[in-house]
Amino acid sequence: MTKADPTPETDLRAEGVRVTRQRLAILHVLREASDHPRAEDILTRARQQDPSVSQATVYRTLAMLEKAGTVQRNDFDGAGARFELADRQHHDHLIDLDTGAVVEFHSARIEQLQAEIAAELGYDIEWHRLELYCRKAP
Amino acid sequence: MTKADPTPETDLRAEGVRVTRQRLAILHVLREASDHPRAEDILTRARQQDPSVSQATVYRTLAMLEKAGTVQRNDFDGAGARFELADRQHHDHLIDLDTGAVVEFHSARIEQLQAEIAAELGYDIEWHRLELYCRKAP
DNA sequence: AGTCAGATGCAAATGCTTCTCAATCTTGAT
DNA sequence: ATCAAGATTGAGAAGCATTTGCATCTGACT
Repeated sequence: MTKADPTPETDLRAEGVRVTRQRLAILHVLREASDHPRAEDILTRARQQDPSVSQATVYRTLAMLEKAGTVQRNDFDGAGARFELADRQHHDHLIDLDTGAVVEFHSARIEQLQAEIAAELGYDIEWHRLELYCRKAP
Repeated sequence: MTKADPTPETDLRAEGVRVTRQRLAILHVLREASDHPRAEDILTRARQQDPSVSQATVYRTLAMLEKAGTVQRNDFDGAGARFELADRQHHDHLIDLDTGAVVEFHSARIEQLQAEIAAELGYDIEWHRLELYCRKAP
């Protein structure tokens, strides 16, 4: 029989790679995460589900998923990348400088302006990154 | 007598730090640079003016200048930071994915939209980063 | 000139990420 | 179910860019 599962391992099969315990654990962590965990956090959480997961595998899997477009890598603060699933609609980030919290937002108007600017310079945007580093307004 | 010099060592004096040969060389490199050099490039170029400059000093000086707001650090590709003087007007970057070239641009409208978005979320923008990763339009 | 905290060079040390390789699984076929 | 073959993994070594410890210089003020 076939699981009516929405995505967990379906993602992997779609990639044409093997469905391993470790990869499922990592994918699970990413699905559960509401924050933007670092590789280290992902390792810790994945090990709760499968203690055998190693650091190397976390990095290998994240790299694989990133290349596949399933995961997005962010370099907010320069002290280690932070990851998130890229399944939802594209969005940008607002980073709270005091708490490190990350708020997602999206602005069609900004995206449009970006495209116009690139076009004027003779370019097509492949992807972009917009990050607002903020503090709570008084 | 006092030099009528515009900025080279004036910058340093303003910081209240010592004016050293090495710092002047690094500052000179940054002034001359039209690209966005990496620490390694800065070291190489600075050594043309003063062979005694060391890697450690380049990093230390860049960190100091960054903290002072004189230099801006960019992490475009994740493979090493790229630096530029922060004296001119604020601008964002368009990175050519094929050549690595960096084009600077500025959009008051985008900045305004950013501020509005942050405000709606209850934040004040401390600084932001907007990078467009592009390829030449056909 | 003399003094001394700040600055530098060198090399060792970090911290994150990637790679090496033998051992172990997943998968498609039997 | 069982197998073979190749993909995948764990552990640790290796890489890189960047930082740091420390003994030695040197800029700046007296």
